[in-house]
Amino acid sequence: MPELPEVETLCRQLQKTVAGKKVLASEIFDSKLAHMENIRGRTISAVRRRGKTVELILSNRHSVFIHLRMTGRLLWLKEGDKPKHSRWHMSLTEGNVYLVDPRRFATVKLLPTGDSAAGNDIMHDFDQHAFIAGHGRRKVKVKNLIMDQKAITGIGNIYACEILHRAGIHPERVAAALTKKEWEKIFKSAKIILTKAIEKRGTSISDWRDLYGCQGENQFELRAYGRVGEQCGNCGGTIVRIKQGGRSTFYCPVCQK
DNA sequence: AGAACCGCCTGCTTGC
DNA sequence: TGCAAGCAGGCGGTTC
Repeated sequence: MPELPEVETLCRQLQKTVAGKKVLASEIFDSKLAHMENIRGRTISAVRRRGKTVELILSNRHSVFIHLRMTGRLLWLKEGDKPKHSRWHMSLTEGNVYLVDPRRFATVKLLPTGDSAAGNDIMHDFDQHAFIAGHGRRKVKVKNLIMDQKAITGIGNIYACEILHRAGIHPERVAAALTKKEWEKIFKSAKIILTKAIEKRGTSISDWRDLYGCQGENQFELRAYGRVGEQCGNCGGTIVRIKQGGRSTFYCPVCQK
């Protein structure tokens, strides 16, 4: 599922491939997206990431905000047939961008540029002190908190597990019980894990593919997520899996305190 | 108010 | 083999 590294990968590729190009046609294939305006005739001036959202900045002070949710993908095709599960499509001067999404959770919106709140992005403008002041006394479990997009943007289930594993923090700890040092460890781990995942162009555990349909390589870097029953690379303990709020959490009960 | 839970969706895996 | 149930989970909305 696309989290920060996957969306960052897409945005960088889109910036190279579609920025400066004119939209010749746009087309909706799914009635759930019927509200989406036709952006024919607009030019994409730039592409940037907002948390897990792709923002295509148009030349008319509006942006297309694409959120891929679980199974959404953006695919660049020079020619050929519409891929299966296509839900929306843009035709550009040298090719096409398809929004492909089997489970139909993805959203596409046209809003004035700058309307979507920025901030709290661990890779850009994250304010540790503000985070601790604002959330450090909450009673939520730390894993749920770092996946809360209002607190920090970009972290989903896979990277939350990896970050806490690297930081040596038990996912069921309550936020209020963490020390400042432990928070700093989490933020530092988050930067390392996410930077690496961007370098590896994302985690292709199930259906993640980049703009050109290629798999990422970060699945080979995972040390906790999906590794139940395997040995922990830090301490030799055994990775276990629990449920937190309906989601699977993977961690090492020996070295995550 | 803050935390937990539900529903949206469909393809794939598991079990009988 | 075939069918049904279970599972995956981000996020907005609802409930506790």
